[in-house]
Amino acid sequence: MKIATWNINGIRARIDGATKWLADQRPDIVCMQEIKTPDDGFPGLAFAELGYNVATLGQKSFNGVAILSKLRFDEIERGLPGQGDDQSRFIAARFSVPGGSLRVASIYLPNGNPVDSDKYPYKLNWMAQLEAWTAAALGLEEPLVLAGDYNIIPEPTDAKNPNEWEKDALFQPESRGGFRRLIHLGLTDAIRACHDGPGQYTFWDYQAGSWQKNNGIRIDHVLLSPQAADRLSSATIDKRTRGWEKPSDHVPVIIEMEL
DNA sequence: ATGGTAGCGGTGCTA
Repeated sequence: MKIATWNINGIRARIDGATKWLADQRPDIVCMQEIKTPDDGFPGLAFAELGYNVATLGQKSFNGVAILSKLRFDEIERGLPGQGDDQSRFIAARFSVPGGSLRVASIYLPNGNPVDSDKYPYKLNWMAQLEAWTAAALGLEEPLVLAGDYNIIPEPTDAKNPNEWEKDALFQPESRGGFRRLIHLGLTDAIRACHDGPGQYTFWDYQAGSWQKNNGIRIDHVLLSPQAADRLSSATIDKRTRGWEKPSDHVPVIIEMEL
């Protein structure tokens, strides 16, 4: 079972790269973020031709999340409980797998910048709601995969130049503390588990030659329940896509599980 | 210290 997450930064601008990548990697399930379109603008046909079922929680211009799956959707949950529906940032699905259920959530956690605006408390509140949802989901004691753009740099080793991020919402103590609270519920950070060390970046800004200088950060994460972590066989960051024509500023993170 | 790029949508916001 191959599960991926990719902040696509506008699916309509990225459809060629996205279909090329899917045909190459053939993941079973893909979590997407920042599709930046309402549901009816999502290019479902292009993905259906590649054998994928599609569930979206879209939004005009901003945000928007989706799950693509070769497996049939048994259940779809749109929106994070306790949040309004003005920002589309959470969609979760349940699938039938041998021996029971698999749950997968596609998460687009708020950016939170600037820190002195109301966007920052919105981010922290959103994280608290995600923590509550996750605690309840973990109670089911099933394989659970929380994948997406968390907009959090967990540790200094997750940035090429951590000092550049000191005043940024992505690296504030409260943001990082919220991420640790999530982990301490019993989740495993798949990339950390498979590649402990610096340089595992998933995002390079479009500006100031960040990609050319490898000035990246790790903010796209795949977190696993114990039942999912026990089956984890690999976790990889597919950096190749950042060098493609018209790239997203994020690259895919892919895990493989023995399911 | 500033400005550097990209998507959406048709201007300025978000990142």
